[in-house]
Amino acid sequence: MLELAILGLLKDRPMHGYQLSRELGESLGGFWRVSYGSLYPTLRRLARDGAIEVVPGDQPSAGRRKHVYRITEPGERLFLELLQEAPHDNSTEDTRFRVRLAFFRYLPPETRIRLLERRRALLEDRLGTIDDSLATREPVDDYTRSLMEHGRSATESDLAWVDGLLTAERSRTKLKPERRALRRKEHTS
Amino acid sequence: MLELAILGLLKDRPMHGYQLSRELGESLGGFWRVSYGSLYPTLRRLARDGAIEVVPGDQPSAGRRKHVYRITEPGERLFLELLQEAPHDNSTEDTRFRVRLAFFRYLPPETRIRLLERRRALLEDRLGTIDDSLATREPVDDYTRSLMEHGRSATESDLAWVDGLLTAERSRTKLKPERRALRRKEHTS
DNA sequence: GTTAGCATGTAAGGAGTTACATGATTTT
DNA sequence: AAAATCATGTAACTCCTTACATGCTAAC
Repeated sequence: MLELAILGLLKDRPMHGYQLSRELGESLGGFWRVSYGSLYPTLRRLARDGAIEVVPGDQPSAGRRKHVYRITEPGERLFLELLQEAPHDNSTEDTRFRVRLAFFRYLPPETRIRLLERRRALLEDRLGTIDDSLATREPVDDYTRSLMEHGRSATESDLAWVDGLLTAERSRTKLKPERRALRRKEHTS
Repeated sequence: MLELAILGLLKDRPMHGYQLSRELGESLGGFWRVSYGSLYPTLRRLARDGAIEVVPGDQPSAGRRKHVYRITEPGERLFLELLQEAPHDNSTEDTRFRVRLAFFRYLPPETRIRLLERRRALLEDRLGTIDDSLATREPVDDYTRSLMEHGRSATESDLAWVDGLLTAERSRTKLKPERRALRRKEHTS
């Protein structure tokens, strides 16, 4: 997941590790914060494997040891692979989906729809599990019940959100498949 | 986190591994599902350390190798320690809080309030991070913006929920501290 | 010139995962 | 008697964390 996030951010512009760490925290809205103990080793590994490289001639002063990285061609391919990767464990999938969505602009519409539908199925499944629990196991205590009910409404809200994204995506691809570059930007400020 | 969940479930009644796995999935409403590859080794470790023990004489047929575990006295103490443990990483803290809340009934009201307030602070902090991101970084794409806005409203909903739990907790402790056992049950069905 | 923040890194370890392997019991 | 599900377990691995350590640069 970290590799995906690094490559995605570097696709936008070259950065060094410390910058990446801050961007990660901001762009995900505080839902995921990486430690330097995993960030720097991952950067080195990506550089060793040729997915990223140090931008040459970026040293303003002599003794400064700041490594500005940029993504390479093989890195771009790796990025697209990671972005479409099938879901792993259920526990980190929520964060994983957020990271993916943050880079949705780099995917073709069909792939976006496929990923959104996969997410939708997961949420539907979760909703079913919650409803089963609420229906069958009657003598739960107040805290567990509150937990389930809140989990249910949160999941429903997620589902409605994903449905909105799906609808927007489908109307865009169906109506104007030939002039997708012209899609409007709604924010004016 | 898995140790906490196992001990908490066994506090209710003795169970074997397979049952624990199912209860875990249900009681958390599909938000967390453990693999057997982590469940069984953890059970053995807890048994080795004396926090749980195999219930004697639970073998219905001869060759059945089903291990029913129950919690021990040291296990009860470990459970309470784990339940109050300070938060670790930000990434798993959401699930962690859900697990804690599922066992809130075993905590005294003051501790419950302390944990709820800690959770509240985390959510407030997250909300601030999101608002900062929305305010400063203007040229975000539509997906990232939608991600942030949905994240914001989800966090606000979480916050309102926690506030509700806090209010209920406080009114219960303040008004009737001497007859807490009599608190009403609101569900009729 | 010292404090605060920027910037990079390593070592050890935690907490889970997947993939595999096995056998008992129940259902069809 | 075959298939599904119950039930337990191991080995190798992934991905991330904490704690520590270092040095540069800007601000007061």
